[in-house]
Amino acid sequence: MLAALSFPGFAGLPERPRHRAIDPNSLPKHFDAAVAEERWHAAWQASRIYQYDPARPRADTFVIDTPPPTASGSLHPGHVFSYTHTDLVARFQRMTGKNVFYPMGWDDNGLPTERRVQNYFHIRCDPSAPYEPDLELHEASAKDRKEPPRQVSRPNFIEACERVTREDERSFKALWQRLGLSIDWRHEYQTIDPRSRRIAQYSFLDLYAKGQVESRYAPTMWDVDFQCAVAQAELEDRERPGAYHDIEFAVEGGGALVISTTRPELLAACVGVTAHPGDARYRKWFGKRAITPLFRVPVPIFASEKADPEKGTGILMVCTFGDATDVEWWREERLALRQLVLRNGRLAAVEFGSEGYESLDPQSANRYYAQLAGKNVAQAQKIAVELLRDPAGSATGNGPPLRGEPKPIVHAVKFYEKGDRPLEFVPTRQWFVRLLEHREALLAKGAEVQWHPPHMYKRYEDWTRNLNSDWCVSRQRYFGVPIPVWYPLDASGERDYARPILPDAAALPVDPTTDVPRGYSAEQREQPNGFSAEVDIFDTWFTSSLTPQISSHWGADPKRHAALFPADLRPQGQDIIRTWAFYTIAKSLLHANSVPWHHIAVSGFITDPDRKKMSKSKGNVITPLPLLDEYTADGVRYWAASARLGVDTALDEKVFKIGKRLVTKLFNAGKFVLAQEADAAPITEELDRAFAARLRALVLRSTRNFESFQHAPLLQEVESFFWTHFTDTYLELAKLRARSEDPAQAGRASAVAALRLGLDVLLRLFAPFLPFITEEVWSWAFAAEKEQPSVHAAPWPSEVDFAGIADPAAPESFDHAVACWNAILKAKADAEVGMGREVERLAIAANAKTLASLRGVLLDVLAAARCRSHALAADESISDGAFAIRDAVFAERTEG
RNA sequence: GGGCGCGUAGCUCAGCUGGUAGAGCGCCUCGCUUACACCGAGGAAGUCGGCGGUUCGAGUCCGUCCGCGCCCACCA
Repeated sequence: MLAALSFPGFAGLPERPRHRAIDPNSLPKHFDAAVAEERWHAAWQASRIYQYDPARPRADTFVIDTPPPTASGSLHPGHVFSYTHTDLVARFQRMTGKNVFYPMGWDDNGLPTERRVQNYFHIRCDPSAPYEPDLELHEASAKDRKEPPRQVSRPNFIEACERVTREDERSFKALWQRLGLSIDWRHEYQTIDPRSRRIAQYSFLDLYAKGQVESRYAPTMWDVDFQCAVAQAELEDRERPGAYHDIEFAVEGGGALVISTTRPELLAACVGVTAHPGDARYRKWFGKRAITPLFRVPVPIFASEKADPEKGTGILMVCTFGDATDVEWWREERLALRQLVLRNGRLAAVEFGSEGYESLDPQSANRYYAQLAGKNVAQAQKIAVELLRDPAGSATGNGPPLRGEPKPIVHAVKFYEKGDRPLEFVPTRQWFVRLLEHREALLAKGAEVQWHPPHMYKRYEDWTRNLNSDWCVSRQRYFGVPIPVWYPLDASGERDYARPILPDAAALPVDPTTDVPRGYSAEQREQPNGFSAEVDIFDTWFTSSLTPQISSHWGADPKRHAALFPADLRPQGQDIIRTWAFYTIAKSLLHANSVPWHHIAVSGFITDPDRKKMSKSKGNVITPLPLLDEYTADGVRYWAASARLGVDTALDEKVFKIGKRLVTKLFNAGKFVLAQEADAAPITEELDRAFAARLRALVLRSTRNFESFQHAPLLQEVESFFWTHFTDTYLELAKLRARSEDPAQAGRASAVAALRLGLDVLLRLFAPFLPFITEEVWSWAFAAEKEQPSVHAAPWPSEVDFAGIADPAAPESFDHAVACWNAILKAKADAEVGMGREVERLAIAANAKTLASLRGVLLDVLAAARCRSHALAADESISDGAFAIRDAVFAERTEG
């Protein structure tokens, strides 16, 4: 590829340091990105340039806490977008000499994977089923799907999950590699792998020892389809149609009141009635008991500040449990518990007249309730409304308990973000991490982190301030990290929840359903006086909130942990500030009273061209692979890099096109510059020095921008410089001098040196953004010349590159050269002659000051404009820096 | 209802600490000038969302309103 001497006139010169030219004919006419991408990917993997060196000190290290993508999610342009942002920083830091730690993990445990596996194989997990070692699963056919899903054991189910996630991870990895992410693949992990399991369980042991995690039996937000507890962070409000139902209650001792409810199906679960203490309409009833219609249950009437006199009728029924406020009233007023909604979302079979279900007319109550028992909430609501139309059900004798018709409304209802039916509050035993009592510390630690852009901290702050419950970390699922706990069983086989048995840290990871706690034998499992395993698993965030510690091998390798924790940078999406960022900060606070990282860079999300957020649920997601095919990896990265952090960005193919065009331009400019040959000599000519001075200023600004995570303005500036100061101007102005075949041309070597400096520095400035094309051009000459095979291991441009280059004699000479040249081109355009047409003669008019600073660059301007002769005319009426072209005479068009 | 962000040429966006509007794409005109026609030169195009205010001067600061997006809260 290195053609030794392409200019025969120089062949006999003695040995001197030379800028060797390449033979442009040895390069393809057009840049073939697909070939280059494959070649450089292979070269990078074979080299060690992306590898973290544990021997180097912490101060030289830059640690990235890479987001582990949800492996079972589909490839999304948003991935390409935000992961490119991270790679920009990684590549920049590496070029500044940092020892970059850039791992990749896969978040494979959790509900998304389970759902995908259930659908793909058409199976369900039955924890009681025995393991089938030879079970072969295959993708379910349409015919299979007509049958009920196959029940498989928990280990079989987990195997199926692992199989599917392995495949998903392969496609993600292929995408990352295609994009050119400079990941050190030796640090790949899965949140379900043994190391992550160990660290998650180790975290639990540490929290337990510190008294920060405990199990509680309490009403918990519950998804009735997944039959699983849900944390506050996973809630989502959805607008749903509903209706106010006005229902008349009797008051014990005489009187009637009408409550308004959207959940008439919970009437049987009513345990109280409340109104605002200042509400004159109801003040007289406080302390008495109300009698529910249909079921004739007496319930206390009490005053509560939380009741809003403006809403409904101002008085409402408290049920176990209609919503979060019901839970508060139930606790504060020590109301009865009548839990009717079961874990599966159906109403329990209960007997009025029995303990806890007193009724003034049990027989009638049971007759009504019989129609509701076993029904799901939606069905029960319809039936309840009909029952309430029965005058015989009235508690007062005033006719049907339902007063008037239901009044339709639209209201927000809490859903599990991945769920299909509204959440219910169901009393269950769950593990909680204490967070509420650490609110102030969480705010302080969050503020210690530098947020990019800064206003993203506000989201964290709002979330933390509004936190209303501790973190429920137990999940009634299968594919995840087991909670490492057993419970002793007493003589009657009851679990003693107060004295859980924890494993030794050295034994981790454990699966309590198969491992046996110390001091017990396997035969004692589920036996009286034996032990019983916790079957729940952790919330997936419990593990992924430990990604910095997973990478640092916390608890296993103290030296490595000290070197990698806390990390420098957490890149992530704005949608998971309340989960991933929040929980990670919480874990680092509770475990180490530390921040998990010093910086957090929050990317915006991707919208479709109609400005709608691109998301799976909206069905407007496109796969990024065709974009890579069409616009090249560098072109796609260009699009991602041109968006500032935190800014939502439209998927606009025009921007990809610009990126691809830039790649082509770099290819061609590189080809031209490196085809020029000359002695290696200092940069001496005025124009060359003026260009170098401009370039130097660009370098200094670029470094500042990158250090403050401002990659988008940086790219814009470098690109604009490349185009307007390099290819369109300097390169054209210096071209003839650089190509001069006269060995005595003193400026030739200076021009070639400056062109090479320009290309060299610009390649390095572009390298984080466009790793493939920059590496390609770098490889043609600089790799050998600088004995640095990869531009990505080359130093980030700095003052060093400009050492020994004198400042231009006139600070404005570069601008004046360009302005004068453009003025001549404009004269040609006005005369409608081609830009290449020779100029017989012309007069350049400008004020004396401008003409003076043009002097040093005049010959280059005249050569570029193809002027054979010229005159200078001082004209003080022309403003500084402007030129007028007069008396231009153009040569006749010549052939050839 | 609260918070955050945004509203600049047809489109996508840039405009730092206030000083008389910028880029690319698209459009129109011209040009094959041996790095590049995946190019170059030139041109048309904006009352910087509206209204007030501060200032000698505001896209840039303050207030207010309108529109868009996102987050949170509303669940009787």
